[in-house]
Amino acid sequence: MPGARDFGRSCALMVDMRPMLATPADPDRGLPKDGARWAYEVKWDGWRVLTEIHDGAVRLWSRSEREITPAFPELESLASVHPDVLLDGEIVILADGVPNFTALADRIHLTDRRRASALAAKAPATLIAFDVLRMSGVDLTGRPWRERRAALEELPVQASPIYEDVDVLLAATQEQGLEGVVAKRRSSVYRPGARSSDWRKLAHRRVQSVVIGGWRPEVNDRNQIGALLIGVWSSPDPDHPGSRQLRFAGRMGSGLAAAGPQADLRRLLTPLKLDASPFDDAVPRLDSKGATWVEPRIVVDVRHLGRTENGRLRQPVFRGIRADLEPEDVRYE
DNA sequence: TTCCGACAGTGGGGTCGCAAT
DNA sequence: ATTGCGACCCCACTATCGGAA
Repeated sequence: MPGARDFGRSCALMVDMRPMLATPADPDRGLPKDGARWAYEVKWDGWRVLTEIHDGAVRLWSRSEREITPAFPELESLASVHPDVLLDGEIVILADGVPNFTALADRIHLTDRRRASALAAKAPATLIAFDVLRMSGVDLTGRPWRERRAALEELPVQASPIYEDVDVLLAATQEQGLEGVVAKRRSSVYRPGARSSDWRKLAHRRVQSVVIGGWRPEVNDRNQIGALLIGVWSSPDPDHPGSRQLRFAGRMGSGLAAAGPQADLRRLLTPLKLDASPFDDAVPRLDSKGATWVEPRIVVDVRHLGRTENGRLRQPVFRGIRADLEPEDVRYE
């Protein structure tokens, strides 16, 4: 272990500060079912952060190696955890016991200490630690996960709980509205900056049928569909189910690049062209820029991570055209 | 030979700051 | 004063390339 005897400030340079990343699991095959070789934990919906605690000071680093310490003054109390330790973990803001990702958005550009403290008082952030990369000047990244996990459990920090039954954890996280599950091979070393198959993630995604109300071309190729403008019918008046309005639910571009959907969507949407937006609520100009409006007749399936407070779908991904559904059938849930 | 990992470029929701309008 | 744009955070998907298996 070269340099392990050096307990000075230069210890920080011994460890690559980029976090190890998980590979997305194939949704059809799921995660490996082997609690003896794999450990399972909750996939926390927050910001990935490396936390360096050294000589009574705390410093936080984002995934892109940007220092974000000033945005989280409430985490300064971690300074007393250990004289020298580098933790990997997730910063979350809990609302009703569940991480609220959008609550973190306020902190993103934060450099002003007083504003940060005000936000911390209103909605404090929590560090959930799940790995130890350095302790007392010793680089632990070459040690197996189980050894690093044992070191983590010696520390007075909130550690992400470990489970042995993946099916139980998948069911529990789904039921509690948590984002998903991460599986980690117990024998695996920590590879900074690498997207390794020793860590695998599976997010609970919902499938929702939506109606196409318009589309926008790709930025560098006007002949390709870059994004669909999607909507869902809602009934403003429950007493008159016949009265319905098409609510804008955001843009969707991921998953459209394949040739099949491109050709099919073009063929279906071309004869439906409209001069004005078919949505009953106002589509923000940022979204409608360059849009071609169409009659809301075509239904597609979207995989997503839930709805935002604005009624838009989070991380929407195109799944396929639903020729079997009428647009009138499209409702939330 | 095939397959995997790394990379870059497309698309998404959201917030903020700055420069052009 | 308003608007557009890029930089950040979190992503999925596609295409490409080079090296490992």
